[in-house]
Amino acid sequence: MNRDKQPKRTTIYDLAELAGTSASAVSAVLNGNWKKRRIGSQLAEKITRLAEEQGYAVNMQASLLRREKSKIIGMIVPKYDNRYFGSIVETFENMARQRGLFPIVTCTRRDPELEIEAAREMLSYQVEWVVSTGATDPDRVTDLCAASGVRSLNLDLPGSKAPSVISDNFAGARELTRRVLLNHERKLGHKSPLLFIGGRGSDHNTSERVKGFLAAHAEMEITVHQHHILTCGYAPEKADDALSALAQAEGSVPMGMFVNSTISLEGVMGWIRRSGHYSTIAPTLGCFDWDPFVALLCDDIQMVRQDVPAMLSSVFDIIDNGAKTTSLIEIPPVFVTSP
Amino acid sequence: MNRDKQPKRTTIYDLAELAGTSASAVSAVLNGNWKKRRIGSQLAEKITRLAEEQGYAVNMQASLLRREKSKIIGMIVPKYDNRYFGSIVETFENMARQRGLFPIVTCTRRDPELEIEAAREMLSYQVEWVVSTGATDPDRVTDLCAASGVRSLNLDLPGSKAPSVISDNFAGARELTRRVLLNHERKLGHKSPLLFIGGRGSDHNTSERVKGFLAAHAEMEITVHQHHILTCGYAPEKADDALSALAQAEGSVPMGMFVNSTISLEGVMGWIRRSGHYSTIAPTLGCFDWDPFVALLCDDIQMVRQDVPAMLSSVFDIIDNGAKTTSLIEIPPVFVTSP
DNA sequence: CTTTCTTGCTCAATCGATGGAGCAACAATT
DNA sequence: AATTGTTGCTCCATCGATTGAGCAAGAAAG
Repeated sequence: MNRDKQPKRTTIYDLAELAGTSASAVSAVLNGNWKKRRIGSQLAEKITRLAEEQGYAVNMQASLLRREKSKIIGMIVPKYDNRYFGSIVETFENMARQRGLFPIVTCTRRDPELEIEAAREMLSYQVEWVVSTGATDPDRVTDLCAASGVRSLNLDLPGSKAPSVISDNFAGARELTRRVLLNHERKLGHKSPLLFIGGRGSDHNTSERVKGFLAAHAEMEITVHQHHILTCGYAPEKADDALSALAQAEGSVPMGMFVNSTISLEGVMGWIRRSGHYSTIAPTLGCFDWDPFVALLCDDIQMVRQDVPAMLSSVFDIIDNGAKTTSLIEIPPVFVTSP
Repeated sequence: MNRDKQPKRTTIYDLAELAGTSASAVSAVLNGNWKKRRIGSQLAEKITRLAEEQGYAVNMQASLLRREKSKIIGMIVPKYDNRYFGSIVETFENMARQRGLFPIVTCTRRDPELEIEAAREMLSYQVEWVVSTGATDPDRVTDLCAASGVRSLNLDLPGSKAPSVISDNFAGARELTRRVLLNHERKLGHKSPLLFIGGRGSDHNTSERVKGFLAAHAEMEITVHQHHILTCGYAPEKADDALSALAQAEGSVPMGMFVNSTISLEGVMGWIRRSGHYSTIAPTLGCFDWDPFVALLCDDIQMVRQDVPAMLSSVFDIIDNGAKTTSLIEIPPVFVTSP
């Protein structure tokens, strides 16, 4: 039925000609306000039918140029290589669509330059909001957006210039540490400190988690060695290298660890397996993040799952209803295994 | 320096006024063809400086409306909940950016209606290409795109109306099955067939993998029971339920399995753990897909990793150089563990 | 001193959709 | 018969960037 060779896409002008009417009538019908524009229902039906037949799709570029609001919402995200960010993106897309917004997501691989580049590109597309997820330098993104009058907010890692929604890292880490310490004591028959590994010492989440880690130790009157806080970065190899170096330096191997993310856990598990030091007794582990296979396959591990649905509800609540730029919303994470 | 309250974004007209020149001069300078347009270098510098100062960002909607090419490339993807699709998206974004294309990715949760909806939305944004990844009904997407003169291609699951890039499912599955069967024989002391679980019987990949699975059995002269091919769908619960039902019906439990994806593997592992039937001897497993934690934590498993970089190189080769609409490119997957 | 080039810019149409303003035609009211 | 209202449209400016065409001023050539 349709023209097979369509060198150009169908426009409202094409439809207007086919229907023997004007472009504005077509426009009015196709975006649903034909009653307000007093278009007759017969003409409306005819236009709708023709649009269907011709496979018409509105040219958003033209439409958005004319409109005042773009209804585009952008998100930058560090990686797609773990369940946490994966579920953030999936939930974000769903909730945006539910609100009639068009989500644009881009992955910036923890590279501050790429973050800025991506934000700039989103501004060009006239986004109405930018959500910076786990951004290395969220305030720079906020500044850039503010200069164009675009609102932004931070997710996962907080900034100081836009509202931020994050996990309650301190409380989560303290509780996680407490549980792992109890496990550990049960296993060893005596109290013993854990090793903290993964994350960047400079980022807010890691430093809060370290505080929670230390607080839990203090509450149980266990002393932690300063050099057992290894905030070596997020990449698996970094955790692996840090553990090798530590084992080398100390001549012994940690028996209990607080691992700061699943991505660091990959490195930790790789090292555990290769090191050969754990054949008689498995280490007691805790991980600030969740992965289904780890939950299924690993016995001596406690995990917390960051509450992605609650976090994104909070994000969209701010988008729908506003919030003070300085507000910091902390969402309690969920404990996956029983205490 | 900048105006703090910027009710509207800066346009080339604002810059033209500030520079005491015309909008076309500004446009020429800012998109780099000012030499062709014979704009003096002093004026060019002045405009560049002003644009910087004002935090100018081009309005893509306006720019794209005027241009002939949008440089936008769309991808639809089923889920972000596994490493395979995660790495597809990440690689896709990188390679698109390298070519100066703007990637738009959207997740359609294996829902055919959402796939079409998303494709339609992408067409509105004037995408030049649509890549359908793991689409339930790729030909419908292709038809929709073709009606607007937009090229498309299929990734992961093939279609008949656009070029398709997929894994070599038959060869991969045959080799995987062969390895698992050898493992299994070594362990049991005698030959024994495997169970096939996961995926949709109606999809091309699953049916090719079943063929490879059967071929490997045939080569080793092992008989497979027809009702041991459980193509129950991809969701973890489905695999779990199918195994429960089978165990119930047969009064016994499979000791070797070919699992069709990591997402099905989640269900399989959950069932294995809960069933209590594997306390004395662990099942021998193979998985057509890869996950780092499974590789690290599970001993008796063989995995194949689909070659995402090669697949996407192929995709962009088609985008850069074209291909016949009927072409089907099969990329050999990579074996992660040694045979 | 005229003609021809070159340089450095500006003008105005254009892309497709939108919506305020306005214009016929007819109906209803005074 | 004249006024007012209603219905069903169309006209046209507009959004911001791009680009072919063209115009002045000065330099070079004849």
